[in-house]
Amino acid sequence: MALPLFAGVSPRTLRELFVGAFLQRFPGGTTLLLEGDPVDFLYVLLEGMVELQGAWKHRETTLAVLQPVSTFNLAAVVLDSHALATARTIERSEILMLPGEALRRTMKADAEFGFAVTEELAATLNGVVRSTKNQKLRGGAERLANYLLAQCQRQGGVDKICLPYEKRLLSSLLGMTPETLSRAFVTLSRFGVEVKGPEVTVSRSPAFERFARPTSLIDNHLAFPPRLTGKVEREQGPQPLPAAPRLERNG
Amino acid sequence: MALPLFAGVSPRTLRELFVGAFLQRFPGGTTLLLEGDPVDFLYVLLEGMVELQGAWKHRETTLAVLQPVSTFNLAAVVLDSHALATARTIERSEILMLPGEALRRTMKADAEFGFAVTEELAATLNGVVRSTKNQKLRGGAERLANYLLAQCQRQGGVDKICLPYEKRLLSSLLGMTPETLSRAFVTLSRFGVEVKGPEVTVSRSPAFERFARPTSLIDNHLAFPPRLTGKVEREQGPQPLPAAPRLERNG
DNA sequence: CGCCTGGTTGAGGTGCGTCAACATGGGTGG
DNA sequence: CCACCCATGTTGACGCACCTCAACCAGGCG
Repeated sequence: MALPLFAGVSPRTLRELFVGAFLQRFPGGTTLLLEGDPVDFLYVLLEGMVELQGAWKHRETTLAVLQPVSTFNLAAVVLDSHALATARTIERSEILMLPGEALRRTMKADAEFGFAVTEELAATLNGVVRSTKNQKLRGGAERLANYLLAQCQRQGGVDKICLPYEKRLLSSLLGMTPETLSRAFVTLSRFGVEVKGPEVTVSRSPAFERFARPTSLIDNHLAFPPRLTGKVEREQGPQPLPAAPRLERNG
Repeated sequence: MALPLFAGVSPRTLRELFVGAFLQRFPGGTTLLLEGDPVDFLYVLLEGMVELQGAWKHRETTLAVLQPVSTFNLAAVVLDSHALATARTIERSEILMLPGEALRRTMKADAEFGFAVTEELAATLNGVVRSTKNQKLRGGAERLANYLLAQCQRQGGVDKICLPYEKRLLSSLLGMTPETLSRAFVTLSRFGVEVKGPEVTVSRSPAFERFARPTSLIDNHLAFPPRLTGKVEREQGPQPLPAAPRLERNG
C-alpha cells in the first residue's frame, strides 16, 4: 500500500489493525457520514473522490476534496469524538474503514506506528492552516489562479489541465458562488488563461505569476527548501511590519 | 502543570524532555518566530498572550490568539518542518521551549506520551477546522456575535465581559478591518449588545440567539453530547440538500 | 423531441474595504 | 500641571468584490 501511514508497520501490528475493518465500494453521491455523527472508523480513500463539507443556517461550503490516497476523520478518531464535516463521495469510490478503537489501541501499543499517525495528523493540520490563510488573505481570482497552478503541478508540470471535478464544486471549495467562479475565469483570461469546458490552459506569464504569487507558506505543492543547519532565505520583498525587534533565544 | 500533555508522563520521560529546554520571559510585542522559519522548539505558553499571524502580498491576518495554557508549533515540530505562521507576544509572556528533537525522540520511545501529543494535535486540528467553517459560513456580524457568546462562557457564564485584547486585534482575528468591526458592534446593538470601551454587555435575547445560532459543530465552547452507544440528535432544522440517500454501513 | 442539469451572462443589491476626518486617552517631556 | 503626540477607535463617503436573482445556452438522456 502506498500510504506512508502503514509503511513501517510490522505485519503483526497491521493484522491487529485490520480486525473488524471493512473494504467497501460506494457509488457516487453517497453520504458516508454527517456532521455531528459519532465517528467509529478511520476512513482511507483508496480510489474515487470524496468531498468534505460543512453547513450552517442553510449555507454550505466545501472544506476539502480528497483524492487517493487520503485519510479522513483521523482527528475525530483519535479524540473518540464527532465528525466536524459531512463526507460525501462525488464518484464511485473504494474506501477502507478501520475501527477507531483498534487504531487507538494500536497507537498506544506501538510507538513507531503512533508517530506515523501523528505525522499524518500534523500534515493534515498543515493543510488546513494553509487553506485558512488562502481564504483570508487572497481574493477570489487569486485563489483560483493558485488553484490552477497547483493543478498544473499535480498533473505533471503541464500547462493544459483538465479540472478533476465540476466547476460548481470547485467554486464551493474556493469559497465563492458558481457565478463568481465563472467571472473569475474571465478575469484570468486577461493573463492568458483559456477555458473550454473542463479543459483549462494556463500560460505562465510573468504577469500571471505576479498576480497569483504562489508561496510555500500557503500553497502545499511548493516544497520548502531542504532543512539544513543554516538559515532559510526569506521570501517576498520588504517585511511589512518589522516594528518589534527579533529576540535572540538564550536562557 | 495543568497541561494535559504532560499529565500521565513518567518523571523519567519528563526529565528527558526537559534536557535543553528553556523557560523564558518575553516582553510584549516580541516576535518569537517568523513565517517560514525552521522550527527547533515546541512552544508552551504558560502566561501572557501570543498572536499567530500570516501574511501575503502586503496583507496580513490573525490566525489565532493564544492564552495559557497552549502549545504552538507542534505540527511543525512533529514534521521537523517550517513555521506556517509568525508568532508574536501581545503582552509580557512566559514561555516554555522544549527541544523538538527531544520531543520526537520521546514520542517514539514512549507510546503513552506519543498518544497524548497526538491528542493535542487532533484538538488543534479540530479548532482550525472550526475556524475555517466559521470564516466561510458566517458573515462578519455573525462571527462577532458568536465570539461574544464564547467569551461570555469562558469568563464564567456572565453577560458582561471585558475584551481580553484590543479591538484592532479582534477585528483581524474575525477576518475584518477595524472599521468593519466597529460597525458590526453597531449592528449588534439592535439585539441589545452594548459597548463601552473594552466592556461589552450581551443580552441573550431569543432574537440574538437566533441571529448568532451557535453550534457545537463550529463553536468550540459548546460541548458535544456525551458519547454513548445510541444515536446523537441531529440539530438545526430541515436538511438543506438530502439529495443523496444515506447508506448503511455493512460488509 | 423535451426535459434536466450545469454553466454562463446580465442587472442590481449588499457587505465589506478604503480613505479621510475626527474623537479619545495614555504617555512623555517641558 | 499642561502641552503635545501618538495609537486606538469611531464615523462618514465612496468604491469594489461578491452575492442574488433571472434569463439564457449547451450537452446528456429518456
